[in-house]
Amino acid sequence: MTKPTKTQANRAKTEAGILRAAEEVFAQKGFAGSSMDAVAQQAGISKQLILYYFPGKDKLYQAVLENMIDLWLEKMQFNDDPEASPASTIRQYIQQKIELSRDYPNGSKVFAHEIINGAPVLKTYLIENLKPAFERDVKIIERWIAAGHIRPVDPKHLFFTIWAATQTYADFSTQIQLLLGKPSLEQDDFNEATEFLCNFVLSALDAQH
Amino acid sequence: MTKPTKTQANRAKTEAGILRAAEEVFAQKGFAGSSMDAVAQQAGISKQLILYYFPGKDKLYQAVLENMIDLWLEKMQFNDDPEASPASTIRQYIQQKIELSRDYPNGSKVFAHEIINGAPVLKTYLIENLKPAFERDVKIIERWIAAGHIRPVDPKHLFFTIWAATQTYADFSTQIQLLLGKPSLEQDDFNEATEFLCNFVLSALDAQH
DNA sequence: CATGGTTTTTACCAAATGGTAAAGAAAATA
DNA sequence: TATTTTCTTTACCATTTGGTAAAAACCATG
Repeated sequence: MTKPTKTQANRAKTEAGILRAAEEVFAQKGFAGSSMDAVAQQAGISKQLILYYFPGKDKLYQAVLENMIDLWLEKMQFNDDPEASPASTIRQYIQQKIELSRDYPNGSKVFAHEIINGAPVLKTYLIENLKPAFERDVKIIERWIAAGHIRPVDPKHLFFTIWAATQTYADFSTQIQLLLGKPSLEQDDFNEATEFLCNFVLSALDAQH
Repeated sequence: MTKPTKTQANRAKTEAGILRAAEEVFAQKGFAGSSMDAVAQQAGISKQLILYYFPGKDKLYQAVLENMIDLWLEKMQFNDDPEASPASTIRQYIQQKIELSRDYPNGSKVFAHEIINGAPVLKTYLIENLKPAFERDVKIIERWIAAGHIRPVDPKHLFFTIWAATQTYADFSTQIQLLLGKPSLEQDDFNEATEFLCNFVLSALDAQH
């Protein structure tokens, strides 16, 4: 090995800390509204150290996005099990999407900012990666409909609705907390959300069986 | 009258122009990410003129919020017609919410930014105005359920889902456009969305009749 | 411990930011 | 027309911003 292990580990830890801090800050204010100093303060280090690891605010932002985008887009796609029934496929899908909102709320908010902003960084990536998967999954649903397994609905809008409904527990958690009168969303709330959404969607599709 | 009409009218027009420009800019970048210069450029006037009409960035932002919040919160509540059936009440509700996304996408995005950011400005207002209305509407749905008019679901999460699903056509329009392969969302798209969502929700609630 | 590389801090800097002050233009009133 | 009030622009200014340069501290190895 050319480089000492201890140093490498430290480097990785610092980088991870910066990325976590950056995600937190970008989640709240978006790219334009976040300052390198704010990220530095959140990470407990100096701004210049961030620039040592990530040569520029753009690069830091891209690193944050890259750090989450694969996991993110993966969870926006059906699990590829042709044996599974529509009901269990959708149920698992919703469940995983809610888990994502629960476990990575900051990632969700960074993504939301990026999209609201017109996806200046992710646009190409979304066209090349999300769109084909989306079209594939739309076809799967169309096949279910053709086979009479679920009620006929517009598959595209079905996805838009499921995405919106699941991500709202991350992006709009403030509003939900306010209305539920809770200082934060707990496991119970996510369980309730999952149960509601699964039953709701499966009822709408008449796919419980 | 102490002030001349012509001047008043001009003043109102300038103010409205500033508010429209500010809404556009805040919609894209949020409060922290927007500069007074950007708003000025969007409005085609000088930054100092904005400061003449709105003495500070905070005040401008608050004015933008105040300009939309009443209409906004109104559309988040059921129309108060005790005669109407659950089906028609919900159908009208969804339709109006989609119309709001279509007609005021910038307002929707400003609202989204504010909530993602933790509702620093609107928090009190939401607690005092949205929350009571929310709880009232939750009770209405509970009554429908008790009367056997709709399937039993958690009314709170039902609202969260409907809000998310309708607002996504404003906030996440970029993503939807990308996936639909369209440069912008047209009337047809909103019609499709409305039809899908009405049928979807009413099917889930078994409330078509 | 001395050397060479890596990591972190300290000093800066030019541009952008929110905001003030004052001057100039336009309009209303006397 | 003269004067007062309202509107708009032009000059500035202190602070914050993203970023560079270089010095200092740290660390593994000869």
